[in-house]
Amino acid sequence: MHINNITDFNLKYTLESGQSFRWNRIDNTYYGVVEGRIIKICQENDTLIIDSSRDEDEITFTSHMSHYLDLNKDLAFILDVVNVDAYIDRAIDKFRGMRLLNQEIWETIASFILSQNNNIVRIRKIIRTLSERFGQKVEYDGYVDYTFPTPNTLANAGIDKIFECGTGYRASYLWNAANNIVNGILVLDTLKLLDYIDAKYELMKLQGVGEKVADCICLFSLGHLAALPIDVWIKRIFERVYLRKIAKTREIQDFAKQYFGEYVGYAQQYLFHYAQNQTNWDDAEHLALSNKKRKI
DNA sequence: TTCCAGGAGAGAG
DNA sequence: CTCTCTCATGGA
Repeated sequence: MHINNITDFNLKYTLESGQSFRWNRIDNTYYGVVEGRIIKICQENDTLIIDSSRDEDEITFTSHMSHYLDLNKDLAFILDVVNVDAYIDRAIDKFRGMRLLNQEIWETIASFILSQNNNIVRIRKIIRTLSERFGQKVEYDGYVDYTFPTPNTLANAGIDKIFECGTGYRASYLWNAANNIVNGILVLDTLKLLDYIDAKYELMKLQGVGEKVADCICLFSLGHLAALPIDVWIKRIFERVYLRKIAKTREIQDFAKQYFGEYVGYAQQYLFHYAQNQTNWDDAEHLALSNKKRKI
């Protein structure tokens, strides 16, 4: 299947931006598991070539993948809204085309429970191990992977078996989350209908889910673009570049929301990735003061 | 050896 | 409410 004439989309930036842990690149082609089947994606300029290990209706498949990759949104407009100073302008210029995925809710909840106090390489490894042990094997085009285990499977597996996959102390958090879904304490279909704030606080009822993880789930799965996950990097950016002082999470949230607006989640994604290559903080401060559109 | 990784919970004050 | 300490694990 082909999606032609795509604009403002970069597959590499989108799939390698720390929001999904399930994609593997072989040459210029990405393989991953989405909703139980292997998806193979390759970008050639303004065309996406997408294949599935499953035989599926082309129109439905195209629609599904467009939603997953967030292609239905007007990214140029969103980036224009958040592009309020010379600093984020550079971030946007460098990573233009990076989009926020709309990932499966349960896998996203589980993945970001596992992400706390952890690094991306290890998170990927743990998720791979969990899937190998408790998921189902899927294969396509010589690529082998495993579906992400269902809440029911993990609930039945027990904490010890989850722990054996290398989750560390997060095993009980994951097991509890699985049980809450199996027991109907957390209803995923209902969660999807809630607005950002309600969804965030519903998620925070889970053990091991605080503000940051809840915001990741809201942003990378539920499409709430006002969500702002504050990790060490985002905190550092706002303290050093924008606020110029040590600040609490609440203070950063309030400032960022009024400064970048309703699409602050997109702003965050670009700043996060730009900052990781950014070493000159003095220069960053200077650029941030060059407001293009607003005065704070 | 110590520190850190897309943090959160428990306990003390 | 805020501050601190701790929680597995592996790579730097």
